[in-house]
Amino acid sequence: MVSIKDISKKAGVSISTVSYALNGSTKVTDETRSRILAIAKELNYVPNAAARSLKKRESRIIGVFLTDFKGDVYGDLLDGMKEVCNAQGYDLIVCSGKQSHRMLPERMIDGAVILDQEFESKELLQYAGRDHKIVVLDRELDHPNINQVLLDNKAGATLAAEYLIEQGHHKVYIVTGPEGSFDSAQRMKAIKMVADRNPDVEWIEIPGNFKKSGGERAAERVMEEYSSPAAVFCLNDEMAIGFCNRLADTEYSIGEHVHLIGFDNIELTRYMQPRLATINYSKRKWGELAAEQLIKLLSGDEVEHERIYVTLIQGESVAKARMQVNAT
Amino acid sequence: MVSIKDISKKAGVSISTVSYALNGSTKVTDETRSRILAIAKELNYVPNAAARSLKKRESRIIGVFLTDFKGDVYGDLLDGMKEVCNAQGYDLIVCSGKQSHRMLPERMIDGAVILDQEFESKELLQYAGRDHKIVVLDRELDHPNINQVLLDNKAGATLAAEYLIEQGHHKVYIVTGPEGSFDSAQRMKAIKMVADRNPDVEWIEIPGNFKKSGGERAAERVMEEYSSPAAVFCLNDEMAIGFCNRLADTEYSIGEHVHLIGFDNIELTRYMQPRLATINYSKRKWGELAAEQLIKLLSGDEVEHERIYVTLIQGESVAKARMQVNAT
DNA sequence: TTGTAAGCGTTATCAT
DNA sequence: ATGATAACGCTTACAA
Repeated sequence: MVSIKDISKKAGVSISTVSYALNGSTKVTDETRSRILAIAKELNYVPNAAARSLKKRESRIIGVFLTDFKGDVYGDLLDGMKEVCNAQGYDLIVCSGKQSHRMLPERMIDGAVILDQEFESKELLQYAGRDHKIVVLDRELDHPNINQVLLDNKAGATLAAEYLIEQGHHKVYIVTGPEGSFDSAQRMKAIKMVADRNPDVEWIEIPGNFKKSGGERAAERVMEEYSSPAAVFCLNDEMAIGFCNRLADTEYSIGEHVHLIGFDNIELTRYMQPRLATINYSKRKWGELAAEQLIKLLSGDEVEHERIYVTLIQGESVAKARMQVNAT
Repeated sequence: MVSIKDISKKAGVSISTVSYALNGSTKVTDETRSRILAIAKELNYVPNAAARSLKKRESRIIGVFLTDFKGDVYGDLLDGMKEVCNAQGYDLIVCSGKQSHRMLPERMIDGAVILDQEFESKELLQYAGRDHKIVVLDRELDHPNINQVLLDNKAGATLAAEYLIEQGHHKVYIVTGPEGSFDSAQRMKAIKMVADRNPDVEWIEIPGNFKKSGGERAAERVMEEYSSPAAVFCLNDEMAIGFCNRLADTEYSIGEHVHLIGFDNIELTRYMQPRLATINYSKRKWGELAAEQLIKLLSGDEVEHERIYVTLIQGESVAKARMQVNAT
């Protein structure tokens, strides 16, 4: 490994001069600077990140923590984050799993963005308490070192629920997320408000898990109880896909016997037959905003919590309620 | 930030004793160890990664470089890598974009796995020359510090091409990857061999890009030239999806006018109507193997290049060729 | 068993 | 404009 020491020797100057030259300080002659730069290049000098981090007490790296590396939601979100980070001279790294949590307290990264239910709030508050900067995308957490950039879950769930009602449906199944999910809880809260305003509609809650398997199980239950067309609001698209999937080889069809709406507008939904109705939001903007907020925190700026707005996407998976259609 | 110095003060011992105690050395009394451990816990001590890396000249972090964070192929692959890394005491981070390349030469990571055509071979060879360890998944590169874990592209392309022929097709379009893609070139080579053995079949190459847009454009061309049923081999699934998509609102249908096969068996294909025929391989195993090989390299072990085997997945997107069917 | 001290590669203060 | 030097937090020979 070639260090500034090697350069200083070859150039016949002190290491501090080398450091100044390399960092573009004005304290050094143009002539010596260019000589040093030439030697650095010749020796293939690359600064050592550990040494620099140790001294400067920052790494210029931001970490984002995900539950796993699957999941269709993340692509645009991460690209958005990366773009903002890079523009501000930060690098972005993606981590997953409990093992990698240490990156934050060990100061391998300057700050963290959290989109991982399994990363416990208690732990996050602990880190925040030790002055680590954090942006959470999946919970409410109150601490000066923590900023929230949350989806407008309530607006989304309200849009979806009211859409089903407008289409004339009177029996609505709700397939929830896993226990402890903030997003699920928020969406449920909004649905309950809609339900209160629409007592003539029958609302049935089915516990889910935000994965395909949850949608599949929900489909089985809905088919078992089937008597007439019903609406189903899967609280995320992935479960809606599982739902469709389970229904595919039965005599029941989406948009006819079962009217289905999801949440997230993940890419896959565009390729479903029929097109899944769902709730949309800009994943890229979500990522961009998260990165911006974190960088502001790191710079010591004041930050307010942010909200990501949502819209309804109509699809043929939800049709107007008509006369009863029996499964054939 | 609390350091071993703070602990040593509070415990009334030297910093080296603290270090030994913290690292479980036998050179220290059980009594002092437990006393030190207690104090460390009390003070919320967390070792500083930069300092440790600087001293030990390793970070115990492995980086994987992807073209972007989208892409359905990566989920299982990354999970496989993570599992192996964690089991061996390494952490995995995911990076994307030219900016983050520096992580390798700056020694923020101990080694790299490359799945990014845009990461130039020249640059990789340079790093390898400076003793950095690398595993490539997307090219052939000969250097003692570089190991290859490649798909068996030739077997896959041969399986697909021969499958189309077996089904009685006599006109086969090939939609390629972008220029410079190793995978695409390998697959084409194998197809040319099959073509040579089957001169009665008409083979037509359409330049693609491994993205949906490439498949869409290919679909337009195929429809323009349409006279009778034809087979299409998209050299990856994503283009096949684009192809289907473009055909969806026309009178042409997959499995009837156009017989389509892809490559990769990404999750989305399972939800297509009709089910896409494709080439399958274990993405998880690919990731596991890549991580294993890199860790071996880092340990100074000898490593041979590895190959990931593939299988054919049949789907209704390819049917037997029958009498001519005209688009209606 | 514990302490002293050197050193990892930087940055940055203070002299010169 | 340049150099000597301390410091960042840790590991590890070597000394006691």
